[in-house]
Amino acid sequence: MEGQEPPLPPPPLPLNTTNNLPLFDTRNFPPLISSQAMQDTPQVGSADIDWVSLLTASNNSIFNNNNNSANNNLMHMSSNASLTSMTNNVNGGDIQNANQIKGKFRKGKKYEPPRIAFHTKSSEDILDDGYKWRKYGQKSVKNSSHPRSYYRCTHHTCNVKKQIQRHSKDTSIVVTTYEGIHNHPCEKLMETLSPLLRQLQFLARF
DNA sequence: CGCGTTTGACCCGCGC
DNA sequence: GCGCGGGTCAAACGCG
Repeated sequence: MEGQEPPLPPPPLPLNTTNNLPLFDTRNFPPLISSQAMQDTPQVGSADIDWVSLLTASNNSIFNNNNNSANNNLMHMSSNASLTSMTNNVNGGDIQNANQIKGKFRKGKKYEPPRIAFHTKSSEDILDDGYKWRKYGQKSVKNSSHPRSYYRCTHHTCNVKKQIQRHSKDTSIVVTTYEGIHNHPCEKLMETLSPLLRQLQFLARF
């Protein structure tokens, strides 16, 4: 399959046709606030996010910890060409439009699947993003006292991976790098959405 | 017993 | 070619 771009997955969520946004209550999202440690990298505000790309690019960490103030989670998204180097030194990178989240071919190289990274201020290393992951490796990283963990999506047809490690400069920040696109819906998300969808279907009859 | 984690070994790309 | 660092594999192990 080398040299051939994988087919795009079906959209995972019903969309509001007027603004192309997924149908859910954004008030439950964790706050998108900058922190001192993040000041050296650009911040993505909620208004800047292309939710469609975001969701299909497996970034459902946005749904995690529903306002879990105890965790004091702050989220910061990076999706960019410099992600490769970013995952090496975990120093952040340039923010680009989320529409640019897609894999690419490099001359003479293998296809590089889309990658996207989150900075999340949390005491927890493992953040619940709604998908089920299996750890397949852990490595110590140069210039970092914290190891990097490697996870794969447990869905049998899904090839999405993620890496988790602490920020080298601010260890209160967890850097989660997603690689690839889920080809199945997020079970936890669908579980959350289905009552709402049923209610909408019911209301739509009137 | 099935599933997930741990961890050392192995592989591969890159720079020198 | 060699060494280094990152990524993956897979056997052993633990847990429910």
